Amino acid sequence: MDQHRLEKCNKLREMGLNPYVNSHIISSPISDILERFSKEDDVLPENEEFSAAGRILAKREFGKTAFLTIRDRSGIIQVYIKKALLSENDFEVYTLSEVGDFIGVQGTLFRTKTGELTIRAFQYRLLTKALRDLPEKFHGLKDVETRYRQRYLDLIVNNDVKDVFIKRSQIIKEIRDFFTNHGFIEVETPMMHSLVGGAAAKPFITHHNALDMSLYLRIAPELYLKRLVVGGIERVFELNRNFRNEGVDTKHNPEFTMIEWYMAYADYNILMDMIEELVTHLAKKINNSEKLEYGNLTIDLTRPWARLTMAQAIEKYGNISQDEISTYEKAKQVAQNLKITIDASWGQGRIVSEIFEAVAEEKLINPTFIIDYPKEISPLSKSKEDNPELTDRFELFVAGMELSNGFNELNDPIDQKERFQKQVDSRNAGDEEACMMDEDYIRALEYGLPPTAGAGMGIDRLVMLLTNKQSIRDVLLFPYMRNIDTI
RNA sequence: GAGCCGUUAGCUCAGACGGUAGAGCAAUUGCCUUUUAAGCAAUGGGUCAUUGGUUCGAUCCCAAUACGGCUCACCA
Repeated sequence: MDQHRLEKCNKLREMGLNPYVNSHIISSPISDILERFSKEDDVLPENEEFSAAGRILAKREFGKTAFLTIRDRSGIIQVYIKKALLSENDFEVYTLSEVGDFIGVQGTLFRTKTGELTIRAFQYRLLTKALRDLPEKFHGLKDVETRYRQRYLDLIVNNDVKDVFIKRSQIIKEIRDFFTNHGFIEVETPMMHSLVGGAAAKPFITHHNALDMSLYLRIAPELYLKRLVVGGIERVFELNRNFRNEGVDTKHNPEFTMIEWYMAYADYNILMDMIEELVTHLAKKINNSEKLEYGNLTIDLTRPWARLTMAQAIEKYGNISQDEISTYEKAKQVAQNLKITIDASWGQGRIVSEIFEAVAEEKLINPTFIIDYPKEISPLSKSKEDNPELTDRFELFVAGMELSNGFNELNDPIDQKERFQKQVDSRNAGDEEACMMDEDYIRALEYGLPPTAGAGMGIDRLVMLLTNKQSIRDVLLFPYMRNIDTI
């Protein structure tokens, strides 16, 4: 807290004024005034008074006059203060207000000699006193730690930050509209699970006191959403948070937002088509282009997008033939040549996927669907009819980043139970990311899940792409930060 | 979890063979009736992240810690 501000605050109180007024209703935002008189030769009404309220961003004083810049949610306008035009009391209040405070003014309009539309204040009210100085007006707030920890300051001072979050809001609205228009129902399923499932990740663990039981923050909503398809909600989506107890970096935050959707009587090819349609629609809506500038990359979203099997991608980007990874021993040899550390529990499928990640993933700049994932790493996907070791599954990569994952849903309860059992075995062998046996989910499948395809898409990463941000922290209002003791 | 780098005034940044620091903006006080990074003058403001060590003396060298950034690992 700044002493000089506190003193001014106290002076206002001594004058009998509340530095934190209970109410100040404003009928129209600043943008209304700006739009009504947008042209320099618009005639300004001499006797009509206009009101505006906002935070003082700048103050330029000249003895008995001053110019203030104030901002509300809609825009910025200049206010002209002249001692002779205000009551003695209002001018005194003006002298006690400073950059950062919220004020309300009323007065007539005029243009300065540079043509700037300005309110000539006849009434001046201080609405909220700020007790801390704002960061510097010209350089703004650059320190990334402060920007993330005190996002409110970042938003006050750095204008483009708000734009990112406005875009994020638009993107999410468009996604909801897209699925709703395709006949999908939005639902909310539990965030606290008694079993870990639906993805491979370490969970956060919490405890329910009254019931004296451990609960896990969900790592994915998948198994609940498919129960809903069993129940007849054949097109369903959830757009909400997942929690994974993993590392933090520019592409990972412990809590992140995903959309998952499930569609009966569709298959993974249809989902890939939907994703192409959705993402190109978003790019046009948000950026008015099917080309994205992302860092020093240009990403071309023009349809159709490339679709490669995992083996084809390894061949194309790693120059490793499909024969070279066709058996466990051969694949192991290739992986060793690539200096991949192989765990004894891995089968051929896992090794091949590691090879893919090593040689191809980061090279997938334009959107590319990788299909035919190994069954070994796809415990919830349907096997391919012509090759039971592979699954009807895709992942979408853009700018070297995994954006989406989808597949034909395994709906054979007997097969699913066997795959869960394998997960349980891995878990007992020490794999903290393996799923648990979910007997109720098996029971649901026993009642019958129609042929269904489902997918998930990372909303934060999608927003990163569409707003040209290289760190997930720049698209999260309050990214995860370590606790600090002192303020 | 590992490696490298960083942490100096409210903000943005300088700086010092090791002899306890400076600018601009912000603030305070003057002057100023059309400025817009307003101007001019003066003033105040710092445990140089924290804790140890080396030294006559450390903000500077060394170590540890905290927090952050980048890279790596982890993230089917």
